[in-house]
Amino acid sequence: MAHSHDDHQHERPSDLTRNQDLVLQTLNEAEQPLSAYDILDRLRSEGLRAPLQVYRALEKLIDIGLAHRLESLNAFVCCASGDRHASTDGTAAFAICEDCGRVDEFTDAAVEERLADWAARNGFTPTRTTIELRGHCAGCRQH
Amino acid sequence: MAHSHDDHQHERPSDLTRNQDLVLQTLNEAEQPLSAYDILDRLRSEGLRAPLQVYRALEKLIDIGLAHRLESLNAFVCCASGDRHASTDGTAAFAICEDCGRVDEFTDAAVEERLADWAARNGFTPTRTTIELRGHCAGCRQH
DNA sequence: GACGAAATGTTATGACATTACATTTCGGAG
DNA sequence: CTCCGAAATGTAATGTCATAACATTTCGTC
Repeated sequence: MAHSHDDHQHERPSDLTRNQDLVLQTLNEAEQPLSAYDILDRLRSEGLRAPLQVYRALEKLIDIGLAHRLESLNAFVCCASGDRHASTDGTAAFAICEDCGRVDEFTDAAVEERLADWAARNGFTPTRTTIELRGHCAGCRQH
Repeated sequence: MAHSHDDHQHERPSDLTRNQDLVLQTLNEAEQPLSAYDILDRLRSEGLRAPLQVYRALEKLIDIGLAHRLESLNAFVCCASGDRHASTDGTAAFAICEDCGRVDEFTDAAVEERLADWAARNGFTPTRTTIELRGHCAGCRQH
């Protein structure tokens, strides 16, 4: 895999703006994915008032790889590693428990390779890949 | 009133109800994914009036494997094969062109196996899997 | 014909996301 | 330091997607 290291932006969480930082902290403290409105509700005490304030912060956090959007939930989580490189390099996959709400993020090189193969064979240029498993986690396995 | 009801064949799309059949036809005729409201607009001339009529039909069509929901678009497509067995068996993946809107459905046994492996190793029981590639198709590739 | 399951019709509401515009913050070039 | 532009912010209004709740009808089966 030939991945260039052309992005040497050493943006630290400390470069984040106030709103971005508040949103990231909220995601970090949450044990479940949060919708933008969930986040907004938790940040009203900090002065946030409108959905757009949250969406704009989320957009930036996702851009720099500190957060992910879960398409099948319309909700957001922070990146598992806390390291933005982990998510910019590879395609993250998510296992989402429908009982407890827990989300596990993982990557699988073989999966990425097979999808890249299909794309190459079909002349498709992917820009963003979503892989989400909905189901029941080990802890919630039951009846 | 075209209430044509076939005799005693139980395995054909003809067991679909009127609304289900209308929605399926609309998806078949479309060259792009349609939102539920897109579908509704195209079926007002047939008497449909409320979103729920469309959502209920879609739910059934997805259940029996004749249609798919694209999570990253909040939109729907008909199953590529037109054969309900194709989609109930495997996990479909989708390549979605952001320029022309075209969607290619495909499956990859190796991808499914790797995801199943991860699930097995982590005690996760998947019920539904979403794989969507956003990008640019061969026809829309630039320079 | 009676019954229950499924589908339907309709209204209202909830949940998620963006457009548009005015203003402020902040770092770099002159 | 001052000017400038890019980025971020604040706010209101609106647009888009989806479901709850309830009444009614259809249809297969007994």
